[in-house]
Amino acid sequence: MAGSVNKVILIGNLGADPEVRRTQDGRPVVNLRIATSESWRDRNTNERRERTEWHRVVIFSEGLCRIAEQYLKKGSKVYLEGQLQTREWEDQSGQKRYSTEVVLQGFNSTLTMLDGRSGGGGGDFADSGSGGSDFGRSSPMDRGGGSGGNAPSRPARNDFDDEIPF
Amino acid sequence: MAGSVNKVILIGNLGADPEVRRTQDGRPVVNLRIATSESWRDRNTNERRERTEWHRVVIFSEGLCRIAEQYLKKGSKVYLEGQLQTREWEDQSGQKRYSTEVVLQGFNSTLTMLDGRSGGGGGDFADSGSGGSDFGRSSPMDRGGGSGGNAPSRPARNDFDDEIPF
Amino acid sequence: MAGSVNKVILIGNLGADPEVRRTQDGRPVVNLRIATSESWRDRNTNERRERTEWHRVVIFSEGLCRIAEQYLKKGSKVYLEGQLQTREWEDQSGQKRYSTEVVLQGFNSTLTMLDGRSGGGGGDFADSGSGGSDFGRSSPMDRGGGSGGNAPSRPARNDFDDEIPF
Amino acid sequence: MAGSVNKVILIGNLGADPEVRRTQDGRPVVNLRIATSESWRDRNTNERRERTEWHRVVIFSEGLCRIAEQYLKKGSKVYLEGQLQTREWEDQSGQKRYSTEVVLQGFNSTLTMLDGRSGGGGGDFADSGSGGSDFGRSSPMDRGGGSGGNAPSRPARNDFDDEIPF
DNA sequence: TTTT
DNA sequence: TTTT
Repeated sequence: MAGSVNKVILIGNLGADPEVRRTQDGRPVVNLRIATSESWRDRNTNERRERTEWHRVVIFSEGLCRIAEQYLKKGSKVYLEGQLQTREWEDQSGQKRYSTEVVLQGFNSTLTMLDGRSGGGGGDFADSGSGGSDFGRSSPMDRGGGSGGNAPSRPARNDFDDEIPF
Repeated sequence: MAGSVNKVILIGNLGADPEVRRTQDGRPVVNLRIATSESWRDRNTNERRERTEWHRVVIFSEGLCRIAEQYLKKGSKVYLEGQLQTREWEDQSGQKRYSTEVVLQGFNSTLTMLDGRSGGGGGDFADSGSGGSDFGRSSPMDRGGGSGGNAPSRPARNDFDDEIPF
Repeated sequence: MAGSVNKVILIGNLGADPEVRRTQDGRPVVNLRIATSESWRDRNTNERRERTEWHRVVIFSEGLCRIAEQYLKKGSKVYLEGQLQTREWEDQSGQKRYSTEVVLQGFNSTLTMLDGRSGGGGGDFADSGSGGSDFGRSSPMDRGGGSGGNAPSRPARNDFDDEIPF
Repeated sequence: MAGSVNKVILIGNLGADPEVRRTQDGRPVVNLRIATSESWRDRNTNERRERTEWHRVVIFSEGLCRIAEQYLKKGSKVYLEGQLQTREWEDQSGQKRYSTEVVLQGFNSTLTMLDGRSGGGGGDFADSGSGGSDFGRSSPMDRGGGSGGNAPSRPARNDFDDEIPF
């Protein structure tokens, strides 16, 4: 369908350490459980109330899997963008069941750590996809030259800085 | 949890006319089925492939219910913002089941028609919430004076146009 | 124009304490300077590079102004949703100049603190708009009954939990 | 800065045909002028009011440039995701000026046509980046195998359909 | 300068 | 079940 958008944006905390699996051909898949929560004051009772929502997140993007494995753990706060997908599966009794997940895969998926607990390298993953193996994060300066590795020097955006804006 | 975000953005088409119900105390609830779809060319076979995803959307916001009822029908294209919620329910055999829905309720929910097929009044719903009954759409100039109906004239943003920006 | 969307989502840090002003009729206006930053490894030189972008944020929503005043300071990390607006103004020599700002005003604007440095009450502002004076944050359970203060008890979403999903 | 997000989402109409230029080394750059508009009823006068906002959009992503060139024209309605960038330039009198633009470049940028007036091939651009030259749109099934052209057959997401969800 |  |  022309002109479709399917986007989920979450900021929340991991309810457990990331769960890492591998496909038969060796690619990683990471599952996360993320909690988002809202609180408000009830208009009638004036009590404070809170509601927590749990989300199933599945990461197929290799670069983002790497981030998840290396930096995230139970309690980590993350920002992510993915898309909604509902999967059909069969329970033990052979009945059809459905599971809706937030899938991070391909372009337009993002995963960013929002707290500093990684200990590790910093928490800025802008080049996590270096080596060209992942679209989830590429150089912000990349303009799609795409020659893939041995690209000639490419002038940055500032090329245009000497022009009067259109 | 401080600092949570739970947001879904969809652009898609209604697979059926909106389904309108009422709560016991008379408030409207509208259910939508929305299809989003992606297509791409398979890298190996070079065939064109397509994947359609179906979303359950539930509208509690009164103003947005009104829009849905009045303007949307099977095939309509919409833009919406809501949040993910997973509901527990019991099937006939008493087993627990889960249904994940995109809920439009309260602030930060939006519903906008993107095609002109409404026949109706236009498709611009910016004041659909007028009368103050809905937060999903209020005046874009509203700055929260909130005196609710008989507000004194409020100067627009241009108040500040005579100042040098900070 | 039917079907327009104008939305900005930022996660970044304040470059300075919030700047609070008042309009002639006493409403607050808060200006923020927010930095977002990306880093990546240059494909040619293999050096780490970083680019910081500075954003002008203007808050008209009263509830969100209150949050900014009470909890934010230089260095705070925030999540916000607003919209782009370009303002015309005149410099000292009478020339027209333009300033593009991210405006938080009315429905569909949000401001959430992402770090705990507030010392203060927590950083969850879901009811900051309580008293009904702000649309930026209302009860997540609000369905627009809108009777504004003395609302009768309203059943929560769970009304529908006993139904089989549509 | 770890954990930054800089995202703009617009749905609006082109005020003029796309303006196409080329960099010195031959890469395309497309400029768009996009109008977004809100309308609402004034609470005091009860008059209908409208405010239009004009946005400067600059596309560096090659695949998205191609889409803009081929399918968009004055009046076209588009959905886009990009990021805010403010550029410094000098006017004729040598004074510093600033221009804030919505930049579509690299990962996490999107451009989708929302009306059917293209006449052309359809308006679904999911594979516009095929050939691997653009990150703006890649296969939704892409999981970053990234072998770039002669990839072996890669099992789709359904690999996991035979598993009970985690 | 778009659109409704 | 939509749309292109």
